Amino acid sequence: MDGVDKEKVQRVVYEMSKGSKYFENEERKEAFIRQKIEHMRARAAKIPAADLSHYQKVVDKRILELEATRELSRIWLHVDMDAFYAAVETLSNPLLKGKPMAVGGMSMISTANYEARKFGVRAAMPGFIARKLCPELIFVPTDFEKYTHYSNLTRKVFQNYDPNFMAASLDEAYLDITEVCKERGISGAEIAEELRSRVHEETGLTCSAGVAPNRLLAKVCSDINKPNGQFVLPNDRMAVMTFISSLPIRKIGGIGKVTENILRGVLGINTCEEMLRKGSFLCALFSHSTADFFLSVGLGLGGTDTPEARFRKSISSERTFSATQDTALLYQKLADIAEMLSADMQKEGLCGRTLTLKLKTASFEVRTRAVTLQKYICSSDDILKYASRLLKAELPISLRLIGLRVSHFNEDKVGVPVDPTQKTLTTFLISGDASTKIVDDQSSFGSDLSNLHFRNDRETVFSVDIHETCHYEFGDPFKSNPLQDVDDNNCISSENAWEMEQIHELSSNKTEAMVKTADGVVHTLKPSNGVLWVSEEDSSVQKEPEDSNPDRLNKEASTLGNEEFFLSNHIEQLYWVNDYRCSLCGAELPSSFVEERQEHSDFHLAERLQKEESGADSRAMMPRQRIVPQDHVVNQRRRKKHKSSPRQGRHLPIDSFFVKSNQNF
DNA sequence: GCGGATCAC
DNA sequence: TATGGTGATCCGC
Repeated sequence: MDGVDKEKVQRVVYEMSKGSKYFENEERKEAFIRQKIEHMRARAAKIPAADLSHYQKVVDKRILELEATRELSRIWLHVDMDAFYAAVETLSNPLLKGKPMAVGGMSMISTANYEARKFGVRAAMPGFIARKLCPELIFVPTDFEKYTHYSNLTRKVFQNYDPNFMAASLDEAYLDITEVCKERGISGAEIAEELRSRVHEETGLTCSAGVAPNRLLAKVCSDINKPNGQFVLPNDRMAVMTFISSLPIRKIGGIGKVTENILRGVLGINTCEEMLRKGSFLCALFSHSTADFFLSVGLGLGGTDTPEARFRKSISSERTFSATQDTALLYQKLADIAEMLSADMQKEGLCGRTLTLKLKTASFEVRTRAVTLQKYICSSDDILKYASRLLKAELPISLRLIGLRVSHFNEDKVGVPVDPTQKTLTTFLISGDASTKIVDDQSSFGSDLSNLHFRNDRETVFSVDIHETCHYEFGDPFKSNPLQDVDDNNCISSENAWEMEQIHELSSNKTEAMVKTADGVVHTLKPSNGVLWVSEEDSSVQKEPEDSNPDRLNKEASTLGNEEFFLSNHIEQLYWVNDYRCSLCGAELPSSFVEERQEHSDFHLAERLQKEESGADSRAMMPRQRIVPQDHVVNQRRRKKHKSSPRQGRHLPIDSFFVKSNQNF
């Protein structure tokens, strides 16, 4: 930015940071990266010429392949609100206008207005340094409800241009404006102008836009004339290549500080074009997928597909506090986090079987410790129980942060959210009314990526066809079959009566099939709404030792049994004969050997999974299998590794309707 | 599957 | 006085 004395800013930041634990850790990290760069440089220097020429051939071929996927027929627009949180705060308090202001607190700033930026104040800068740079700086605490409200207003505008627009965060979105350009016979630039002024009319906020043939480029473009400006990159291969040739790699989404340093330090790469020139080295030094990504960046490709709906894969909660090594205090913090996480999970109707403990030591070193359980958990008691074991192994330790994350969800869409406001989304989706409040809890700076998708995902249980009217779904309705979610949903969350009623209802269904499993237990299968459910008719299956503990035999006990029962295939179900002998291999482990039993059952689980994977698809016979007409989409789960996912054969002649050329080229 | 790391916002 | 929280992904075991 103009008028910023970068040197002075750097000096202040250094003076304020120097000697702190944070700073020391940063130095350690930097030293480590320097070492890594040195190592890679040595490797690069030792690559035999023969290998390099081989890699060059590979690269040439790959570039041709990538080039063939170039898509110039779509027009993408990336909208980015200008200093969003700060702008919203100014809107609600006009006295702030014209004054340097930052949203956040003394320890961290999430964004600053343009007046503050002139002083070098930036997002992700600690407040006390910002205040040093700009003593007049006004601090305003974050208010996500407010930002969400304004975000929804902007999204209502976006919707008029692309009903399937992709919200990237509260203040950013990607729109495919190909159709609207065609229909109205106007250019992307004109659409961008109009959209921006409509956003301003609706919200009083300004935004910047980038128009380009793909999302990767559109994102870069929206940054060029910020704030309150736009930049259009025409759908012309030459224009793209010219644009890319001088573009610093750091501008590309996905290339951060470290990658930039590595590419520059090892191969002297500064611009995207140099990615192509050093292609053979990239292939030699990086993994296939990373090299592929770099090459496509060099070609200016990325983000022309219409991605599948995205599903949340984890949920977490973490807190920073003043560093302590007081074990009792640490356990208390852990309990608090477990409580918060559990509450969030229940709001979202989620259960998961992998629990990850995150620790940040007083010296800023980050550690994670994870455990994958056989059962799905969501109660704070369960979370705390396993989290405590993980923490215990790290003691004694001095910590400044504790976090917990749960992943490996059971994708249990049976769980209706406990929070009744959640239902408004269903209403919203069906009515298509974007003015309805969508995001009801917004408690982070930037975790809202596709918030909506997560919600949609969960809600689909109630109305399996709402994806037709779901404006925020990322993808093709045929690819994102919501029923698929039910696929692995054998964990019946115990948390509310509604679910139990559903289970009960299913149990009374007339058409049912009996299945006798290897352990001799008979279960009934009951189809309902085209989905086959398993119900437990016989509870002779032993619960996990922990759950035989009287402490656990509360309201959850009966269904916790279900969870474990459901989650494994009935065939080969492990239980402890007479509470000491493994039903599968005869190994003997008394119930007090809790950890050993867990390990043991993990072993059998792994064994079984291996068998499942290698063997013919015997799953078709198993009760877990969902039986619905839409089965052909079950495979939706595979994920692409990178950004470019071109559609073969859809390559169209350049510039079919894009007439406006950009004078900058 | 785990743990460390990077990245985005 | 003081350097965040949430989520995704990748790599190398």
